Amino acid sequence: MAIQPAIRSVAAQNNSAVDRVTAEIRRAVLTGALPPGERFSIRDLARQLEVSHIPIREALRRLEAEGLIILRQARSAEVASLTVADMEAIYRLRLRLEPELGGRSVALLTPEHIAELSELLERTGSRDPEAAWAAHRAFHAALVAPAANEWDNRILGTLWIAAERYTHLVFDYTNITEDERQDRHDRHALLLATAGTGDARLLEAALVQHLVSNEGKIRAAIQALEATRGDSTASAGGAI
Amino acid sequence: MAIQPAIRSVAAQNNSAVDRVTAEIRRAVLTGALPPGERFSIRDLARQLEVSHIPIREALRRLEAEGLIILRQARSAEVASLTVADMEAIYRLRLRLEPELGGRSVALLTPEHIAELSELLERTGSRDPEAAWAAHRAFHAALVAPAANEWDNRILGTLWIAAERYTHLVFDYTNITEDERQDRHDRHALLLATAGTGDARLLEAALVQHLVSNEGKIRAAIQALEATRGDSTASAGGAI
DNA sequence: GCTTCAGGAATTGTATACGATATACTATTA
DNA sequence: TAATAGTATATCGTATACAATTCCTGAAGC
Repeated sequence: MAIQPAIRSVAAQNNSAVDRVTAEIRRAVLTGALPPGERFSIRDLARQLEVSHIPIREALRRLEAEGLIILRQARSAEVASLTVADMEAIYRLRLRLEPELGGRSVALLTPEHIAELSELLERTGSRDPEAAWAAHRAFHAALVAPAANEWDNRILGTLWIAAERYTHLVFDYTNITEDERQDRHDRHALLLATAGTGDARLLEAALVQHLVSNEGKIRAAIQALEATRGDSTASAGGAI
Repeated sequence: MAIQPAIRSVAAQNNSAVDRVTAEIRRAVLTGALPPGERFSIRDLARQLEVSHIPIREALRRLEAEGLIILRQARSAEVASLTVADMEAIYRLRLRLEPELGGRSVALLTPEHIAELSELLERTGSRDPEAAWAAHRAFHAALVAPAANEWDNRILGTLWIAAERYTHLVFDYTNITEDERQDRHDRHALLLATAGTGDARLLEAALVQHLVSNEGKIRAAIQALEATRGDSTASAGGAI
């Protein structure tokens, strides 16, 4: 399983190797380049990313805290599996936090915020899948940013990353029809428009609907996946 | 600033050095042996804990993800400061998640759960401060455990740790009057009794009140601290 | 044919060593 | 006297090297 270094990584370069490889491995897990349940050698990964295994280990500790990687004593590192139960847990938490926070943000939104949201929305349609995903992440973050504090960002950030693994199952920017692209754009444009009304309750409701709808799509996709490959592999705790 | 190895660490021994030093450093931060805002040398810490700096760095990456430690490129590691804003953010999130989860747990509580909660409640009064704190943590965890999934535990666990730094400001098991000890016991006994009624709404309300009350006590304690030491040091972002 | 056990190969976990970077102090100049 | 530049020191970040544990393969026994 080779992880090809992303071109984007040049832009996202922080100074330290730990930061770079953290971003690199996280991206690999999100896109599925490192598939769910996969076990991999830390040394191999170090060779591929052209660093020693020390920064890799540090990066994996962070990703372990994010729930993406499982590390056990003297065993190969493991990519956390995807399960329906896991997905439901993540969305339940997002539903509990994100709409309420979005609602509180509405009153604090400045024209600058709206402008930024518009720009991010457009960049969501970028040719470069990586840029499109980044814009999508930033859009949701910007929607709650005015009311969000450091802890909100820490907790929701973790949930967004965890959720994105599942979103990748149902939405593939590299292989997408124009209708799908348009639908996705419209759904987010609706959130932006709702935010612009200044009605907190309205955005709350819109975010709830957005999340519930996404969760439903993901559940359907997972069940379809399980059906196509039979019950044999799915038996292990519902992992896909 | 010397961190004295806890006797307890023998009991909490996991195999790996990373696990051991993670627990050790976390304990030092929670108790204030490593004070808020303190900058410390990773190498010094390594010498004190009698390991190399490699497992220390990995442990710090985890604690960084928990919001306890701040790591910046080529700088000394730093203990995250305590601020009123930070505390409020943590309690807001707990209030958003914990009562609702507790409410859902009520219907799932078995007699075994109740028995465990009773035992933990008693152990909260242990002579050993470390054991008392562990029991307190376990009590709150057990109160929501029946309905909690892995992600709930991950998120709430982080918030509990973060909150405990503030709780230590207002409650010191090593230096406590009998009245304070009794009051604390009663307040948790009330939660247990409420859970026993089987009324979800009642426990929700009790948990809300518990958290709001604690937050108020902590806020008062912080303001008292700031008052005693004057405004000079408190000016830096409200850090204490 | 299936399970159990043993030995070797591979992988992980930690320590030591070295190079890179930020901070602090001192000397110099305006 | 205050500000600034330069140097010196301390600390971090990464690579290499070695010990401990796990995993896999193969053979023997039931």
